[in-house]
Amino acid sequence: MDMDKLVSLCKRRGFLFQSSEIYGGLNGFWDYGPLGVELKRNIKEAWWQDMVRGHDELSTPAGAPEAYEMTGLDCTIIMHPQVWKVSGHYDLFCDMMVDCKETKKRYRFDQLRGRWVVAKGKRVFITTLAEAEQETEDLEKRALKAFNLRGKDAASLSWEEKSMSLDQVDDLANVFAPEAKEIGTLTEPREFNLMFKTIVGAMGTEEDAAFLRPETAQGIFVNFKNVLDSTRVKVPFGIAQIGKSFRNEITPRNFTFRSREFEQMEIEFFCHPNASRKWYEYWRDRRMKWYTDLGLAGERLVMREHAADELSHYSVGTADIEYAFPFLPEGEFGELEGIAHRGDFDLRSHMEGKLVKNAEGCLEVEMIPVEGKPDKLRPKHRGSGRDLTYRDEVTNEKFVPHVIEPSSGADRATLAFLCEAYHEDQAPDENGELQTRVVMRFHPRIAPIKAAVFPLVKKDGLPEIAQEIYRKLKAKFSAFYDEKGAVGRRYRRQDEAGTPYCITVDGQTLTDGTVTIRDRDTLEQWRVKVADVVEEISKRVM
RNA sequence: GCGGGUGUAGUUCAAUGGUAGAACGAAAGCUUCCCAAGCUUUAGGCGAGGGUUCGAUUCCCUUCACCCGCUCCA
Repeated sequence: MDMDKLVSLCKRRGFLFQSSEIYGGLNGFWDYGPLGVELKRNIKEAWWQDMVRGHDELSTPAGAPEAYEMTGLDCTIIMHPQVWKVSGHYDLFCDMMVDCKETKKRYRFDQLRGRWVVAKGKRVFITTLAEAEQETEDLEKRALKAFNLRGKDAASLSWEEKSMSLDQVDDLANVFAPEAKEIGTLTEPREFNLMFKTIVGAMGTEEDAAFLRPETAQGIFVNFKNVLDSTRVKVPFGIAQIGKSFRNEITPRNFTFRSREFEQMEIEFFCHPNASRKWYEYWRDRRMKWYTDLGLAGERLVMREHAADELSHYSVGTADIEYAFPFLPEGEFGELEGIAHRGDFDLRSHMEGKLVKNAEGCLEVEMIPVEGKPDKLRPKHRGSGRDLTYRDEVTNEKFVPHVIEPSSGADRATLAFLCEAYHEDQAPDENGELQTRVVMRFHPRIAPIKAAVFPLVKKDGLPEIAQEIYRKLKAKFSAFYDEKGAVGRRYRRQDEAGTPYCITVDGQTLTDGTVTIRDRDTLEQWRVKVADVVEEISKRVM
């Protein structure tokens, strides 16, 4: 499928527009038009219905270890800044970076390591990307390169002290970048704000800085105790939330795939540590099935389990549900949803403070020296100090629940459904000649318009009958009325909008009270009584 | 962020240093008993800013956006 065709159809028919288009657009921001908002809303509502509202907590779903409860939440986009410091986003999202003017590479200012060396009367800071074991070897190799020396001249290199990170170096003009051929090619360190910063309070100063959330998940964790105290839910249970998140993507690209303002559909599922692996597997399979049930059924949808070395530091398992978007190279997939086993990382963080992995591979609170007293340590980012442990009222066991996080992108799902739906096929025109037809084959549940109603011709009282049917349909779901032009043209317009059914009032309606229903995909038509139309359509689109 | 490319009507595309055209689409009307091209009429455009010039959509600069590659990706 040609992505350009889909993009222009989205614009032409009102699925997606560029944000602020009349001012030239804004990179990484997209608006949903009249059809797009219906599509996206249907996707979000299907998710909420299937995950939360329609969930049966009295019986054990297929594949689940036991019955469980589901509940919802809607929290603010701006939260206490400490939330992001403790979660790790603050440190990770506010990096200082340096660029190499020669190689166009970019490096984390605090992660690039190197060592001062003197040779030929010049003092240069040699940097390396090598792992710790190869660091000494690579530094020597790079130093020889910097001074244009041969291997046998290694003895003329006079190394200082030991290696250090680049952020302890004041003079970048004498730094030899990792892959450069010349000295002093690095720019001054620049801050990259991957979180959107804002000010709370009219007199806002830097102390009033706050952030737009980069994920909805943290709002669930910080409300964990509130939900427990207010709802009588018992572990295992899940809290679901749909909402906007914001990330200052370095390179927004590929239509809405990587947007700076986007919407997430997230579940944080809390369970006993002993059962967490089974729950992880349940949610992984359950979420995959959700997409296939809604029509992402082809080979373009895949589940990919992360390899051990790919996992976040706190995770014991992560799977991505990925889609082969047409704008990606052949064989590549883009992430729609990540299902992560997060252990007790999040709840523990909000109790104790920002966690990091220690030498033994265990999570512990990150400590830094107290200012003025270098031998005294304090937590880098302090937690809430609240007790977020859970007590099982039957066994009386106290534990920090483990978390399974199915985190889905609503805009990415919408884009995948759009890509999957786009089809061109051949349909006969009135002369019986085959013409190319563009049809959006949405699953009826997510189709923006469920049914369109036409009088075959605009006379003989047909419009009046059609309008009456239209009103009855509209009372239950989105429907569309059209009496203009040739009926074939009206069918084709609905095909492009992805409307699954078209109802046509014709001459026969006047004599036997039946109308035709036309199927978008098969073009087949059958007759039903006017009185049965609403039920006939309802059972097919719900 | 870097390099290359592209910006003309809702869409797809022309042309031009001197009044910007087409097709499809849209709207109104006629026609029409089932799958877009039967007729009539109408509306609508040079991404933005600056410069050169008597005059710029065209040449130059800046900027914004999109596409491709690199970079990045919680």
